[in-house]
Amino acid sequence: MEHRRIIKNFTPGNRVAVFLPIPSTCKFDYLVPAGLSLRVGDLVKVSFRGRRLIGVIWGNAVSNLTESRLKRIDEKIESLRLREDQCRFVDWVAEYTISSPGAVLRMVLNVPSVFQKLPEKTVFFLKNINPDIALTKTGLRIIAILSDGLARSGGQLSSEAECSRGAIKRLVDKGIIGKRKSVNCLKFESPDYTRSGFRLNSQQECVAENLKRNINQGFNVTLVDGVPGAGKTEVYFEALGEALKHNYQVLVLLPEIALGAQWMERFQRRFGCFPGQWHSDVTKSRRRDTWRAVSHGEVSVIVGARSALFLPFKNLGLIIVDEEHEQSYKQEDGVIYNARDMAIVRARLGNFSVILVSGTPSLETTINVKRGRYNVQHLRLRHGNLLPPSIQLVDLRKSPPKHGNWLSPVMEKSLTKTFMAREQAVLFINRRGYAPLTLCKSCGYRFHCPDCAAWLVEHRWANRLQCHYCGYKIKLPSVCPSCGALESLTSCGPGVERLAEEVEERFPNIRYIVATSDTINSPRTAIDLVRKIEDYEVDLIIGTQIIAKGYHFPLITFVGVVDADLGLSGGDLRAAERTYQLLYQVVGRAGRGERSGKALLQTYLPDHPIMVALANGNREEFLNAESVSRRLNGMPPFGRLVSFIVSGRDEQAVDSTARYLGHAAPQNEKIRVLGPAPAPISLLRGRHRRRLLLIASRDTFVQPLVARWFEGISIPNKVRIQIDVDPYSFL
DNA sequence: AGCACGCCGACT
DNA sequence: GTCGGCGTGCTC
Repeated sequence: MEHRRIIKNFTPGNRVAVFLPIPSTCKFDYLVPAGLSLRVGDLVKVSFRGRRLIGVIWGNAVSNLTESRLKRIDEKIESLRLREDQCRFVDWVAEYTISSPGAVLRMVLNVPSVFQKLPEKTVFFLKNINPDIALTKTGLRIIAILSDGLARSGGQLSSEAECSRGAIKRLVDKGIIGKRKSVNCLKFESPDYTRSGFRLNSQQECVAENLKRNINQGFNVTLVDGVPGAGKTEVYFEALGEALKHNYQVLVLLPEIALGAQWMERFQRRFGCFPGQWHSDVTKSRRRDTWRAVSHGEVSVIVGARSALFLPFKNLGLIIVDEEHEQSYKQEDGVIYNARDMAIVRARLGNFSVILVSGTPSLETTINVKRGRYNVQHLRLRHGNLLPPSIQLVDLRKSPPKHGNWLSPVMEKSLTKTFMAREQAVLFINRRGYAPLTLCKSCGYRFHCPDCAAWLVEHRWANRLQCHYCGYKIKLPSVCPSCGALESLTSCGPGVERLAEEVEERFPNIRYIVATSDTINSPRTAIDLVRKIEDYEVDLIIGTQIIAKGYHFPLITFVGVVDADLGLSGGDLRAAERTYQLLYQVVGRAGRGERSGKALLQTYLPDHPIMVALANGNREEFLNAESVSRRLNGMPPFGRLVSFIVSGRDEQAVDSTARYLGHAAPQNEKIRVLGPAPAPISLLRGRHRRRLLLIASRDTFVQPLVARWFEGISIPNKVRIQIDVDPYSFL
């Protein structure tokens, strides 16, 4: 389909709808004043109830108010605007996710002080060199630095020239250096796509060529399906370079961007500079500068978390979604959306390409490939023709660990062998803290969160009990709060800390590091972790899923999964798929360098299809089985789901609202509504939660259906309903 | 969002 | 009698 944009100009006297960043769902009409010509996406200042607000020109007027009741637009903000496809994207996301357009627009515009005048700073520059004036060594150094013609701030200059501020001032007084006010704005370097890339093997070369061919060809989606270590990043860098050659901006979405240090380095090696970044760790002023640079087209590559999708790109021409299957692409509060799916919508509206990248593509994507909606490119060879890791199951029923321990004898033996060979190992257990549950031996009391229906997790190293849902924490008590018994508290189940304890006992001379979101919580700690592993300062990494992400460590040759069954409990729709993906990714950490790798999975369910598929390296088989079971149950991607969480502090009000919604629910041969039922976490942060689930056939437009259902149902003030279209987890 | 209007309880 | 609680409604 051709996407021709209808550019309409609004001229003086026209009425236009202006979108304001307020929770109201309606647009407000204004008159275009004399001397202004406006387009959809222009940012304007308007008076609204005595306040001055920034709004966006959204389209034709929507009200039928008489002209005398309309106000005039005050002014247009020059140089910053949203593209029309961006505006349509906001509307589309709002409609699809059943949330207010205002909330979606806020994701685009809620950048601190982008619309304020940029703060001014004094900068110094080289004015004229007077040969009559003698210069000191320091003076010469300062001049040498400024001789590139660029201005620098006082602080920057004094640190670069290693001089005092006084030395700079003396040169200013002599008239050699000039001083002026300048807006302090971050400048981005341009990636150099003409540099020669990484050496690719013939298969990689072929995939890269295919990806490059799709750039600038309108909307298309390609999945790059490659085993871990096959060089997916290097390959999509070629497509990225091709998009830059066509003068496009490129967006790369990464899950867990805080751990993207290795990625940034690779980018820098390929393109000679760092890309723009967009994630929660970016400072306020850097966000402001990045937002403006994106809008002006002054930064060509942005690497970011899911929220980067809402940046006001001037000429976006490619989105790459790395680790496409990652569930962290799903935004779980506020406007609930899946960044991978919305990236595809963004590309369709903007008429450009998307590249999805994964070693374990999601079932949704796999099915879209089968249906012919997406292209697919395979990378089946590991770099340097390395063999995939050999995966063995450890049947915990036959080979159990000693009482109170978690590592089976087989696991211990493999670890010993790895350490003896002076290689590195990973122990994976997807549980933070010391133990997931603490109870009293004498009275049976269990510690639980006062605000959530969840156990408190023991964090022994921090001497605390902690709720992983709301962050509630207390000091680790020494007596039972219920019966007062001393020394009666016992920890049930393993966490990373407890595993570390066992490792210390069993391998006292081993250097290990624990990697969880508690210890790796900033780019700084992530870089440090990577360095320690690369420099062989540790023999063993004990970690949660944080270590499953696409790192590359040549010395790691063994991966032990302590509890492979952990993700399978709980009635989650995607539990199987997620467990498979996670384990596959973790196991893929083994043997990425010169040495081949080995992985052991401890399980009580060695006959489970997931375990069998992992051990045989047979992904197709697993996907087929999973696909058949989803089809039978009408589950995604063969059916549509919308989940509703009714929540509030007043349990009665929550209950009756949920029940009322259940009664009024549409039911026919294509639509079923299940519930209400208590949500899996029936109490969260002091709010009671009930869940309803709508299951519809794939051809159903669920949004208007939900709108009709909710029409005329009055929801009490204190009860909130969270609507999740295409839910991932049911917590 | 922010602000006005309005309808009920506990104060000088 | 009024001060102030916050539920409701409106803004072009």
